[in-house]
Amino acid sequence: MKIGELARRSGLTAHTIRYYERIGLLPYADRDRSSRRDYDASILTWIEFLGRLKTTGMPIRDMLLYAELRDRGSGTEAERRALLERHRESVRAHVDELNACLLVLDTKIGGYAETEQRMKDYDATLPERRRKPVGARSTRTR
Amino acid sequence: MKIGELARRSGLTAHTIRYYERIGLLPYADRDRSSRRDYDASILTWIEFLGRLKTTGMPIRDMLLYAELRDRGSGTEAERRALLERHRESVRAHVDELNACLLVLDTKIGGYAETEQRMKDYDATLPERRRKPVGARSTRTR
DNA sequence: TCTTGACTTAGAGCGCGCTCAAACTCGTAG
DNA sequence: CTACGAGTTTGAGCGCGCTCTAAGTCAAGA
Repeated sequence: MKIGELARRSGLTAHTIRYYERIGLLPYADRDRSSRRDYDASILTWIEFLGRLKTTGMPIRDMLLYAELRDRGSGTEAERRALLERHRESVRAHVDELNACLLVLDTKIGGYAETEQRMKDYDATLPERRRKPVGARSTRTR
Repeated sequence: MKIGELARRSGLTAHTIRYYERIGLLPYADRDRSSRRDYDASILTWIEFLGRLKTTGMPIRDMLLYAELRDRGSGTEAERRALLERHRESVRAHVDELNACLLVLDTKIGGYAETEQRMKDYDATLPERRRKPVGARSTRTR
């Protein structure tokens, strides 16, 4: 698979794929005889996983650390696991924080809802003027 | 309250507070006769709210939009509410995404746990060599 | 043969959100 | 009186994660 297809299939741009390779987040890809990158479909699994780390806010430098451990292969499992576990905890903490913020947001939005309700209540006390357009006996009442 | 104290109480740095004022996220603060910012405690509420927006990933440009609506005062409530509701939805979506990633992370970590378990099982089949240090009859057994 | 377009490289540039530096002014304690 | 510490301004610089440019190579189709 060429870089263009990988881009399409991974959701990254070709630019980003090259950038990731440059910094070591993706392995140095095999090239065909005209120096073009030729990918195996298995790279998609790795990119997808990197995407999850990214989504969950892991900085690239930590992904790099993980990638390096992975490259070093067996004997690094405990360290990789520890890294992921630390990350998992930070994600959990962040989710909790977000949920707390959501509550505040709900309250705030509720406040605006009340304001709007008060406005409606107030509107409801207004004289006919505001209701005029609704008018009965209009020739356009269907 | 001077900027130093506000910094301490808000968790922002004085630099950041000035920066926020410069870009319009914080109102132009009253100055004392020697041009120093003098804050009312009420600013803390606003800073805290901005913090929640920030925590939940709202870009500064959107906070600015909200801040401007707020400055314009009444008549902008519906728009402010809509802005917060849109944001709330995006936060909820993000939380869902994070939770999905957490599941993947759990699986991945579980994979490492199994590897380690297999290693332990393997270790358990090893001859005494590995158990030696536990040895009874040691002179140092208290 | 010529053109097209997908690819290559090294390196510059960008948007974001700060963060800091330089040079200055004050008010107060010793 | 002087030294200190906390403040002021404008503007430059930084770390992150891309994103794009320029100039070139190559293979396949008209």
